[in-house]
Amino acid sequence: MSDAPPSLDPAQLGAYFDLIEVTSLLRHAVEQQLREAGDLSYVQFQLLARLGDSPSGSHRMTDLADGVVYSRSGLTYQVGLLEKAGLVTRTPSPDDERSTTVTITDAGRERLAEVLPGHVEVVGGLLFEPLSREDVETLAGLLAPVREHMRSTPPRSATPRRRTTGG
Amino acid sequence: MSDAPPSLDPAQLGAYFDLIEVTSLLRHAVEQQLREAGDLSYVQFQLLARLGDSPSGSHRMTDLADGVVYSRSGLTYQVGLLEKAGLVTRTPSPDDERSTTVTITDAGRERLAEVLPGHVEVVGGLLFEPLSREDVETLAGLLAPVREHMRSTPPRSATPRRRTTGG
DNA sequence: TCGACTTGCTTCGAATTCGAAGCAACTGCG
DNA sequence: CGCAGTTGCTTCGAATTCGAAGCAAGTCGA
Repeated sequence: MSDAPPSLDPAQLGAYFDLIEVTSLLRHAVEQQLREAGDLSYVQFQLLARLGDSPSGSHRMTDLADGVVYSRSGLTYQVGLLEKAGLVTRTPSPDDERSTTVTITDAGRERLAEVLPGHVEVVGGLLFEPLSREDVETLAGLLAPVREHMRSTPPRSATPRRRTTGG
Repeated sequence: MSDAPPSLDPAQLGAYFDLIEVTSLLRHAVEQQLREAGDLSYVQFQLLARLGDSPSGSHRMTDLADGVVYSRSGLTYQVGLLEKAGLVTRTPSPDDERSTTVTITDAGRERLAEVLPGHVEVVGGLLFEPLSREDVETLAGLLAPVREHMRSTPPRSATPRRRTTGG
């Protein structure tokens, strides 16, 4: 015994639950909009957006996967779909023969442009509607260090040892 | 031509991206911990937690689905797994013959107790580590109204009409 | 009471997801 | 050069997800 009660503060719990619920609801809404406006899944949209944002319009597979927090195999699948739809191309990297460079096509940019206004509208209407400009800046200021912290924390070292011999 | 650029502020974009990335990373980490500690998926854990939190230890299917932001059919599947594992029971509701009441069992509570400390540890270590107590309260204060707003906003009315008549 | 509509859950099929395993290309060290 | 280990991507199988369709029970108005 003697372990401190393992629960989080009420404020922490509230923040945690709200975070989960807010992003779940937001994700659902966004997914629906993307599906209707341009027949894209959220992942596909994220990939296109990331590629469109890049100066060269291209990224390596692994960087894409890390960027959107996605499994390698899942990425292969989704990029395959995007390629089949003509929205991206896959070319072997000149440097590393095993590396694949994914590049957004003009059609991809067009599609992105088609869905983007609606996307922005949904995010603005759902997430930012109840927040003042100042609130948004505060929120961004809170989340940025968390993101950095998570990025720099190894995925599983956080579970050092769990045993509840309990008896 | 002529349409105002539909993008969000830099601050909004940053907050939005960070929100997505933070929750994605958090979810992955939590899922891994739950899998290792008690062979539960995140949804299953959320369901057990919600049931365990309830005074009666039970909820209707629909309320559970709404609570965790999940599809009805997916819930049927997951509750089926939980039932097969002996962590919950399903009984027809006395009032509404068509309603199913899901109740957590003692084994369910035990399992919940097994994974909870590790869960709290992961969430605390990843999400709250870089945040002061004050930060957490601020965050909770920002997210709560957003959650309320999202709850009260009908899922699809936000997409009044998607058409880019464009020409 | 009857009939249309709604509500609550499940079944079904298709799509998506992940991790493990496999394969090819690189890197380091002798 | 040649071998062990790493890295990058894909293939594979199993599990999970969703929406549509189906079915039973409940509700409302005439």
